[in-house]
Amino acid sequence: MGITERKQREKERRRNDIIDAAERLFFKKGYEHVTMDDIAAEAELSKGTLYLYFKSREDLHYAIVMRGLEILNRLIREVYDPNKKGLENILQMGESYIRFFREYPDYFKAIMFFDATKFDKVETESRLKILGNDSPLIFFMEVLQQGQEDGSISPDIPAAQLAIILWAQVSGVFEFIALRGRMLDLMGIDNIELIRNQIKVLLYGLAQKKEH
Amino acid sequence: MGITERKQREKERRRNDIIDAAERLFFKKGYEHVTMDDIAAEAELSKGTLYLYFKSREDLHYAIVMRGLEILNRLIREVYDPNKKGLENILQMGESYIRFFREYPDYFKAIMFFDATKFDKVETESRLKILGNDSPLIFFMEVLQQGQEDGSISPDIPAAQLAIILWAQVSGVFEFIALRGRMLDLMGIDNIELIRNQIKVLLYGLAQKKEH
DNA sequence: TATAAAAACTGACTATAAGTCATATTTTAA
DNA sequence: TTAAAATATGACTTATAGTCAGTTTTTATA
Repeated sequence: MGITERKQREKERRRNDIIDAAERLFFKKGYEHVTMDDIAAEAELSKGTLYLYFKSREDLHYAIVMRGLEILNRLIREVYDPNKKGLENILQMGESYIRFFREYPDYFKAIMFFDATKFDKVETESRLKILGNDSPLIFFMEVLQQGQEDGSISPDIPAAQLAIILWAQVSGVFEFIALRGRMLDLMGIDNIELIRNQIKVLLYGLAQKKEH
Repeated sequence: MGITERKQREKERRRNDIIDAAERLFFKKGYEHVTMDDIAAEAELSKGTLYLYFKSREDLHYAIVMRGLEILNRLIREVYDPNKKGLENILQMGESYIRFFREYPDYFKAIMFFDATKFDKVETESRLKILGNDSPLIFFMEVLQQGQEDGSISPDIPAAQLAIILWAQVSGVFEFIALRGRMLDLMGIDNIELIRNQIKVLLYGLAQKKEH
């Protein structure tokens, strides 16, 4: 008796249809300029129905963030090579991040513009996923740990903290680009060049290496 | 005939009174939970009057951000020592940043929670100040430049880009703390320890230095 | 196949808060 | 003394997120 299963699938599909509709509008018109009524019309459903599937507008936005994080997570994990040293893997992950930024700019913006202060308006279940075992942050931590063990990454700082620092620093630069890209243009600084330079700083730091 | 000047002063004072009122409420109840009517009542003025002095709610929030940036700017500049090397000055500036984070947490949050996507709702004049000559970012740039000239800072990356990278990276970590402090608590990571470790990463990078 | 219960959906309605504007009050200049 | 200018007011307009009583569709049961 597969009726329950079929209904489950249908529910899932409808949920996705709503996310698709929201995504089309958000990506086209920007998060500010899309109302729940717009989304309802685009999804060919009534507004009330949206609230059967999503707790709030933020929850719907967050569903798009989750799609983005899944893509990013996949890109990061698929370049992992257990035969390489930790540092090299981290470098590869940096490349994946850049690729995500270039190839999925809309998802990138969805993640950047999600207002974490409104996390409480997101379904509890979804909230947990971001820190779950398959999150990019956890994977970061594991690879850094390996790097410390194989001697390619400095062991002074606990891997957990290093992972957070890296993640937050990279997010900071991406956010800067997302919000102030116009300013960078005026200064004649190319986005990708800036990101590559950031990776250099991450690896080797600001300090001039002593010659001897 | 000092009437114009007096009126100017009075206007300035009223403007400040409004910012004071908004600040008291924002700092006490959080940005989400304060309405323009609340602020009008706290300032003992009508709501209409607020709009004579501020273009929008965001503009008022931004006025508080400006106060915070001025404090930060002062803290950063007052530790500058022209006799020290660039790298050392950058380190001192890092300490100032930490001090700002500890001593002015409300202003810190005001800056973090200002939504840069809403920059267009801010008075044009105010918008420019943040990139003016006396902004922390410009000062950063100058000190990094000096560090590159005195050989203490790696010359590979143009100072302007280095300044943006540093600024954005540091903001990223502070934002992480502001938004996900709860998560750090759960992981048993102390905020200040995390910031100090970030400074290490900024200076020396992730990579293990080769012994020889 | 008829029917009652459950599930899914609807859209008019409510609540809230930002921003406006015609009017009133206060200050200045002559 | 008074008219013009500057400042202040708060009821009103507008916008939109979220709700809920009622309707339609689907499923289970006799």
